Order: sequence, then structure tokens, then C-alpha cells
Amino acid sequence: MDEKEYQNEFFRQKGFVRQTCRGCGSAFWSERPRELCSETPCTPYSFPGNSPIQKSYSADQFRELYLHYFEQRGHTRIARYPVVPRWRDDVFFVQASIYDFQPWVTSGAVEPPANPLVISQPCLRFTDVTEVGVTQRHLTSFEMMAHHCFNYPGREIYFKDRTVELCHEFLTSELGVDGTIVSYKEEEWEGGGDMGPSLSVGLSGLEVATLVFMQYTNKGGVVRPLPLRIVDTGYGLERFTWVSQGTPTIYDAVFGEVFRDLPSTMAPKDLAVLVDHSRSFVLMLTDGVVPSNVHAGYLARMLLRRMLRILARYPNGIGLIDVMEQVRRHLSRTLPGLDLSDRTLRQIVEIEEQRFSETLERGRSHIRKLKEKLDQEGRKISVPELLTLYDSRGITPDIVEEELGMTGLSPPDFFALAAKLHQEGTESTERPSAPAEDTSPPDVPTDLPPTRVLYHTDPYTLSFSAKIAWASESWVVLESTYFYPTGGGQITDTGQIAGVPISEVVRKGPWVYHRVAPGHRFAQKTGETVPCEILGARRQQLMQHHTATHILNGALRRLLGPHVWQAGAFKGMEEARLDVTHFRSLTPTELRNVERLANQIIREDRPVKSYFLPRSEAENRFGFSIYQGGAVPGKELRIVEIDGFDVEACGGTHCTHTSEAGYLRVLSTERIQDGMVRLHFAAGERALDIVDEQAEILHELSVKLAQPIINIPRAVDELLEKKRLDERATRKNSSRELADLARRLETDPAHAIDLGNSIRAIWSVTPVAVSQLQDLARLLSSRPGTVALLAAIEGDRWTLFFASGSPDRFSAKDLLDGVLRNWSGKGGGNASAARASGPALGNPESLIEAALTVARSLASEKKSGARAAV
RNA sequence: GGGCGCGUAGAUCAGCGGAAGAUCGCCUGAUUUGCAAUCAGGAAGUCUCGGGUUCAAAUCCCGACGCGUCCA
Repeated sequence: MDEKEYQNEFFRQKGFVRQTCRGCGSAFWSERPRELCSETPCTPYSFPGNSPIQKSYSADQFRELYLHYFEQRGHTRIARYPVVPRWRDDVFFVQASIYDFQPWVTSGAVEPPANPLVISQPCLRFTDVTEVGVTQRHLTSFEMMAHHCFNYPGREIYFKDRTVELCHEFLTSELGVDGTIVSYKEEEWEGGGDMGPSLSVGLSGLEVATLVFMQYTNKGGVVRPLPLRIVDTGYGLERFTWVSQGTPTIYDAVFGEVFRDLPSTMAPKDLAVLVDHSRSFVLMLTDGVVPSNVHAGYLARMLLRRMLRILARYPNGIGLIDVMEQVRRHLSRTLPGLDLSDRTLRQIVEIEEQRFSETLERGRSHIRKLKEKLDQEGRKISVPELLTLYDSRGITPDIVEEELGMTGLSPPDFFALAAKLHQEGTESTERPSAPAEDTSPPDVPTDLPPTRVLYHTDPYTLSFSAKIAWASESWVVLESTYFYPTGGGQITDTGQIAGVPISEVVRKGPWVYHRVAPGHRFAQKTGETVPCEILGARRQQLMQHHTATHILNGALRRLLGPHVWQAGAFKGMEEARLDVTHFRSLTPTELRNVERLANQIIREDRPVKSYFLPRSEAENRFGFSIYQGGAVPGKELRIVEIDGFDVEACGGTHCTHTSEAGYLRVLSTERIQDGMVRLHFAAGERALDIVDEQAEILHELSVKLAQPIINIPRAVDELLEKKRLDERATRKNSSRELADLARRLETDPAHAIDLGNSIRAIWSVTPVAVSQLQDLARLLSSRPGTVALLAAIEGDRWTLFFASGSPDRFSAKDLLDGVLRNWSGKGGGNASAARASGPALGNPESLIEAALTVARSLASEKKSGARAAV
């Protein structure tokens, strides 16, 4: 990046000098010439015991100092955003304050909540999770204090000069830092296709802030200026607190107070991990992340398991839940909106503890088995084996060492190896994308005015007339429409336009397209006004399902806790589905209570108000739980508010009173994955239909079983038990029949033939199924010296089965090989049993003839003492 | 979203192309008892499901479902 990008009026006026650091070679700016920049490793930490900041601050005090400082200088203070960015779907967690404003504000689509603004935003970053407690400074959660300024074309507020000035003044006059020890290192920032120069602020060896100036986009190497130039700063609250206190580690400075409430017998390193991880976990849980084996929930589980491993080293020590509750209590004093209940926290931690101990026990028993094998082979466990144990069973090498009672089995770079293994694995997987079916609507002229959508204004209008804005034989775009296009989990409206059936309505760009049903052609031309008719029963059912979804979601959140978030939803004609985050399957009692509450809300006939609000105002007034349906685009949000019960941003068609949903019936629930529950339900007419259907089914069952409904479960149990017994009896019968058959054959001189050398053959062209050949042959040859020769024809293939009761004297395999020399067929086996099959050319008797001939010669070979090589 | 592992008796698992097994638990009978008693016998299985390969599949291949785990 050009050197000029870093020059600014403030540096010039104050006489800052640009120089190159002799340590790292970076260019940096400072008040007076310095040889080295003020960041590690060029400048080692010099603040512990010797802080450059005049006063010592707690994190709370420092946060307030910072926010107040910027408030005094024209910035508006903004409340923190959740750590789980519900307003976007490309990342799991907020990792920097600017995430709060991406993409809607940074793209220019939406005005910021204030401009300029100041905020302290909790962030989560897990890339250095293993460094926590090991180094002096790593954390998985931290607060990024920031002032942001959005400069629109023609509406400039401030950019580089003022940003640097505010920073330097904050450091020197507010904190009393000697300005000459501060360095501003030049760096390039890039993210999400945007880029710009940035200055890294170094103080006594520590990077305490970064000043980013977003001013370019970089698309495929082509760099262009952004219309909206953004000041994106980040001041590390914990780092400043640490520097001001001058403690040895960041943990002492930030968590000191919590440490005092925890047992002092634990290693400082372990305490740091526990408190850091607990803080991140509580933040995640509060904002709706439930531990799981996938997605964001996995990271929550990882934190918990790391903590549990540490606590396991202190057998009589404190429990995880106690640590968590301490941390939650401390945290709730500083961060507002931490409405996580101890009960939910406890439940989740207990379940996770139990799951982890199950995983550990599974792993341990696996290791014990592995140990036997290792001992037999007289070797130690290999590194690949350790990697597999970790990767597919979650067993870390320390657990293996613990179980084997050995140490030093794993290489020091074990986790790097594991990561590498993973990279290799993912790189090799490429899948050709299936060619997309071309059913998407055609392009219309770009200057066509956006469709005016009216279904929000009045969801009850089903009959209207509208002017055609654009039309082909199979697609119609109207100037304005009441048809609801598929979206937000609600399926499309159907109906007619100018008498032509419409099978689907979709939104593409700013237009709503009506698809003409297959087999029909649309003839009307642009400009004509046509009558339109929406299928009313369908629309009504969909509205009922949609409003019912909100009611159900509200009931779940109210009864189960605020960790419950909608994770997906579908509103169809036959049923609706709602996926929510929750840490276990719903119990029948929970389910009944939820259903009861939902129906109570319906009966209370609460008003359902739908209206538009500017995004920032909506977030401000109702909080981020409005994003139940996920990220919602747009400057203005459509708010659907069930009076006193539930508020969500939603673009669907809704009833105006809860009673219109009629009745809500949960049909079934399932755990669709760890940490997620799906409810199938129905509302309105459809719910009543289902209740009727189920009643009819019960009635029918009751008639068929000749039992009152109340007895059906027991009657079915009895039926199943009877079936089981019958099947067993059938099996017994058929094996008895086989035994009978075997006895008849044994005693029938036509079938039992002496081959000489005290070997007796029993042969049969069997009347039994091929699948039973083996059983019969084993029965016949159960006595020593007896050989069974069975042949069967099924379809156009013969099958032979030979079995020998004395495999050491007479090999069934040799017999088979002998037969196959003259017959075309394939087969194999061993000395005690062998089978073969081939195309049915002759009759089975001749096969047996041939087999007996071979058998005789085999038997006589033994007599002469010639041993066939096996 | 992807990788890996797993799915066999009520439970825990072994077997990994040529008769469905072990241990615990359960039932019956002996023994009459020092802490999970012992001995003998017995019952208990659609080897998750669906395709395929093979003379032959619990076993190999493909797919689905379920569970676990690691990574993004």
C-alpha cells in the first residue's frame, strides 16, 4: 500500500516521523525518532510493574472511561450486539465490532444506528484457544472498544486525521501516556473484499489498538475506491486494563476478582483457562448457542470439554457448574441483557458433563482393548493410531497416556499433525456441481419498476385487478400484486390471472414473478389490466401456519428459556415445521405445556400487528431476538408483533388476531441433530382435520382389535408378542422338519451308501430351499465318517452342498474340486463344508452320480494311504 | 458444510468373505454362602435398513437412516 495512504494532517502538524523498525522492518510513525516500533518482539513487554498509564483501571472503569471520552467528542454510545450475529449468516460469531454493521451498513444499504458512534463489543475468537493461559495475553472472548465513522459521498464526518488525533489524545491526555513511546505501525487491512490502510498502535511492547480505514474494494485484483469510507477502530479493553494495572498477565488484570472466589489451590494457568472459557461459554449460551457436535455449538462443547479435562485433575475440587455460576454472576454485573438463568445453565452443563463422561468411557474401553493387541504385538501405540483416536473418537493423547499408564507417547506437535491431516483430507474432496435445472424466471428489462407488493398491507385481499408490467407465455410480472411469493419458509400462493392458472409465485430481484401452470399459455400483453384471483383456502391455511409458527416459537422460548432460537421453519399446506435450538429432546410434559400455552395465546385473541421499522430502531426497541428467522435483508424490517408475547422480523402473511389460527396441534417432535429439535405441527382447519383423522384411526383400530380405545396399546403389545412366539415356533418347526428329513435319509439304504474306508455318504436331491442346504448338510454330516452330498435346482441354476463329518479324513473341498473338473460351475469352501453353483444343464441326479463317483475314488485314495495335498 | 469412526442378544462389545460369538444380566436346577457367591444347564438375534458384487455377505462396494467424533 502506498506510503501516502498513511500520511495525514495530524502526523504532519505534530511533527511525527516515519521510519523503519530495525527489528521487524515495518514502517511506523512516532512523535520522536525511534529505532524500534513499540510492539513485541521489537520492544518487549515493559509495562508489568511499570505501567505507562497513570492510573490503574478495572475493565468496567476503563470501558466507561473510553465510552465517555468519545461521547464527549461527538460520538453516540451504542449498546453491545449479541456475540452470535443473527443479522448475517456467513460467520458463527462476532469477531470484531465492525461485524455489527456488516453487511447492511458497510455496503451503504442501511444507515448506522448513529454516526459517528462508540461501542464496546464482546467478541469471540477461537483460533488461539490452546494459547489461553499458556501465554500472558490470549483470550477466547474479549471486548473490542471502538469508534466508527461512516463517511458517505458529500457527507464527510472525519477520516484519518481525526481518528489518529482522537487516539493519540486519548492515550496522552486521558491516560497520561508519554506520547513519545507510542508507535503507529503501517499495515494493510483486508476483509470481505474490502481493503485499506491501517495503523497498529503499539504501547510498551503491546498492540493495544488498530485504526483501520476502509476505502477500497478489491475484486479479483482490481482495486477501486469505495463510495462509503469507513473508520473501523478496535481498542482492546482487556489489553488496556492489563497495561494500566501492570500485572504480569492479562488474566490477573481482567479476572482477578473472579480468581478470588475460586480455590487458590489451582494452578494460575488452569484458573485462567477456566475463567476465560466460562466467560465465552456464558456469552454464547446467552445469545443462543447450544452445545452440539456441529456448527457453532461444537465450539461451545469444545470449551466445556477443555474445562472438564482441567477440573478432572483436581479430584476433590470445584465443579464446573460452580465456576460457571461465579463467572456468570461477575459477567452479569458488567454486561446488560445477560438473562441466562442458572437453571438452564446448570441443565446444560450437567448434560454435557454426562455426555463427555460417556465419550471418555467409550474411549477408555476402546484403549483397553487396543492395549491387549499392543501387548501381544509387543509394541507401543503409534502416532497414526493416536491421531485416529483423537479424530474419530475425541480421545486426546493425554487420556491415552493416562489409560495406558505411560507418558511421552505423543509427539509435541500432535495437534499440528491432527490439523494437517485434516487439511489434506478436505483439499482432496471436490464434487462437480450438478447442473442447475433451469426453472428460474427470465430476466426482465432492468428499468422495469419494482413490483409493488400489497400482501403486507392487506393479507385478506384475494381478488384484485392489476396492470401487466411484463409477460411471456409462461411468466407474468404485475405492476402490483397480492400474490405471496415463496419465501421465509412459507410456500407460494396459487390462483389465477386473467383466468389462467398460476402454479407458483417467486421473487427475483425487485420483481415478483407469477408462473403460469404447466400446459397453459398466457396471452395478455403488457399494459393490459387483468383480473387476479388468489386461492383463498390455501392462503388462509398458510397464514394460520405462519402465525402459529410464531406463537409456537414464542411458547417454546418462554417455557424452555432464551437459549431457544428458531433454526429453520417451513409452512406448507399439510403441516408446518419448526426447528429450534435446544439441548435435548422435549419431554412429553414439556410438549404438552408448550401446546397448552400456544393454544391459550390463540384463545386470548391477541392482536398481531405487522408494520415496518428502520432496522436500527427495531433492533433497539425489541433486541436481536427479532432475528428468529435468520438474517433479513433490507433497510427497513417488517416487524410481526404478537401483542405482549412475541416479536419477529418476518415477511410472511399473518393473521391479524391470534384466534384466527384456530387451533394448534403438535404432531411429533424429533431431535434432528445434537442441540436441535424439530416440531411438526398443524394449525387451523388442517389441525382439526388431523385431530379427526387420528380419532378415526383410533376408532378403526378399536374396531379391528375389538377393544376399547384405552386398551389398544396393551392389545398391540399382545399381538406383537404372539407374532414373535409364532415366528419362533415356525423356526423350530422347520428345523424339526429338517431333522426328520435327515433321519429318514440316514436310514434309507438308497441314500446312505458306504464308500469304503469307514466313510459313509448320504446323498439327496433335496426338496428344501437352497438357503437350507447348509443346515441339512451339517445335520447329515454331524457324525464322524459321514459325508453329505446335496443337490438342488432353483430356477435355471443347480447348487451343490457337500459337508464332511471328518474333514481330516475326507475333505468336502476336494470333493467339490473333483466335481467341478467336469461340470461348469463355481464354488469353494473348506474341508468341512463346500458349495458350488452353476447353470442347470443336466438333471440333479446326474450331478449326484458324478459326485458319488468322485467321492468313492477320494475315499479309496485314503485306503491306499495316498494323502491328498490340501 | 466436510473428514473419520461406529451400528451384531436386554447391556457392553468381539468376529470383518466359508456353521451367529464372549462377558454381564435373565431363566431352571444343584450347592447353602464373607461382601458383585460358586457349579451345571437354558432362553434370548430380521448382525440398522435398501440395493449391488460373489458359488457363498454380519463381513466387500454403493446409498439411506441413526449415533459418536474432529475440523470449518
